[in-house]
Amino acid sequence: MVRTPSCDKNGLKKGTWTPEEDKKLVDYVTTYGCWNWRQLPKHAGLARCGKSCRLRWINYLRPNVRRGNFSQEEDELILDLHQSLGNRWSTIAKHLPGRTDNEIKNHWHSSLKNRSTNFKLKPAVGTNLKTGSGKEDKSTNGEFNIDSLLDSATHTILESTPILTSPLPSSSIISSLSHSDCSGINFKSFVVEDDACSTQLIGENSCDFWTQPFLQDFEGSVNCSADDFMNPLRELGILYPPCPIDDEESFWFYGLHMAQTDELQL
DNA sequence: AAATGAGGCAACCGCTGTTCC
DNA sequence: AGGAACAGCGGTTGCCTCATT
Repeated sequence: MVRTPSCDKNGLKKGTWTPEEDKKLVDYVTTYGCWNWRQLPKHAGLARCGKSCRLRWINYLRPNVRRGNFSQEEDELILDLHQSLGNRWSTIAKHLPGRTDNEIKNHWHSSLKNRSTNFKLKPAVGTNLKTGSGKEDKSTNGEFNIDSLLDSATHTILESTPILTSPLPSSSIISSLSHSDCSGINFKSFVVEDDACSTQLIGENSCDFWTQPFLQDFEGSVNCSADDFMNPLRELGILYPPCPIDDEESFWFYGLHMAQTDELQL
């Protein structure tokens, strides 16, 4: 589980992340975003490679990461998706909100692989994922229809829990942030805009699913303020990092990134 | 109580895809 | 067009925990 800390030939630290390192990374990403993973550790005061920071953020520190045991529903969905997609863990992960590809991959190898040999796709499940009925969802030629399954699978998870999402950031922002691994957090909104976290119930907009598990942490209150997110972090002493920009080149890239973010929000 | 082996999982490695110049 | 830089992905490793002997 935990690797012995060591340094590589460039003096960059490897192995287990310490709480201090976690705090630095969370500090930085929540405030400035991940505008460049390679530059990030330098500005965040971390002796890590960008890759390591990215992985740590995605798999562990990102606010919407769901931890804990996999439900039966999730297991069946993973088995379903793996049967059709193979080892495309990131694609599978997209249909399990809050779960990371790494976590699913580990879970597969540790728990599900043995089950998969006996797993028969539709007959084993016994019900149509989307409708919950016993009807089989067949394509016209009787073969498996991946689009149908993905659609159904997404509905299965999304319909199983009340879904909260934020009107801000927009789907385009989410898309942009997801693409750069800032999934689930609009750092500017959380830092600057008090009403950025107000939520609403939505239907089937899977574009927003990265935000859902995170916001579900606030379930019970349909509306939440940025403080709902900020206060726990403040208690940990997070969110007040020093200004990261100390050289002209990085300042330019950072400025460009922020300008692009502004453009997306307009 | 100590030794051992299996399972679980965080993290690393290296390859591939994408974007930019 | 092609090379460099970067991000993303999947395979693999290595250490810890816990059950078993």
